[in-house]
Amino acid sequence: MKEDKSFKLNGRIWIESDSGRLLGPGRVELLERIKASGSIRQAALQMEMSYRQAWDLVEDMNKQMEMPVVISHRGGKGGGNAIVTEQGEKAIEQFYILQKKFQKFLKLNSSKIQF
Amino acid sequence: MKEDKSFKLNGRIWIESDSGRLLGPGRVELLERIKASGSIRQAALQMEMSYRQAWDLVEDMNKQMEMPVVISHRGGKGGGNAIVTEQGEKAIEQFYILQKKFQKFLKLNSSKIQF
DNA sequence: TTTCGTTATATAAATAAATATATAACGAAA
DNA sequence: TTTCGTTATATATTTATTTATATAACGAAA
Repeated sequence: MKEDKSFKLNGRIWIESDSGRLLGPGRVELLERIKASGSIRQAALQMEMSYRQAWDLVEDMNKQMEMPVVISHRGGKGGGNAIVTEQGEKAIEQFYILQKKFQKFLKLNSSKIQF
Repeated sequence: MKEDKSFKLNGRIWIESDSGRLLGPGRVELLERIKASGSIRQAALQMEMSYRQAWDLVEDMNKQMEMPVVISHRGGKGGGNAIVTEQGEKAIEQFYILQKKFQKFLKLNSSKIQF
């Protein structure tokens, strides 16, 4: 018996403002890694992206929020550091709630995609 | 009184198989324009994409389906033509149903995104 | 005051993606 | 059998995106 080719629904969500994209899965992961490592550079390394890109993303997020999601310092012990603000943590949490709902949506609607 | 910056949820869905992406908003629009014009080239022009890209997308879709979504002919009256198969029409329809549900999901969850 | 590793920033290089260009194949109709 | 505009395909060019490289600024701690 021939096995039917199977299709599934997939997708991606993000939070945006008038100034563009604010938070998607990638940015959330970046924030979490910054939080865990205390460093933009280390977070970038872990995600195998350039420091430049990570820094740009952080700056873009900070510019869109009234309060920054990450505050960074240079110099001092360790050369510098970056911390995720309470604002940032709230953003991460909010996105996860939405992401979880979206996963449910995908799962629910993936069944019985047939042509 | 200071107006709060407002955020909304946005996103994108697509249907995929093991061989990759099958159908998203762009591909669906392409199929519709092929259906309306009877021509891959005209559809590409309307969407301001290169014929090459449109053709590649059509081929990719056809390869993933057991039955093609578009059948094309070259030569003859008009130089050739392309038609969307019943299979293709079903695919369009299915995607629209999902897309509509997704729009509802986005709207429902966009309210009260606040940090 | 020297060292350290990071932040911040600019610029160059490399890679990827899209577009442009060219050309053969095609077959109905004149 | 000539013409026509499209499909099909390869290759070159352009554009966009990403990464690499370099360097200044920084400030706590030794």
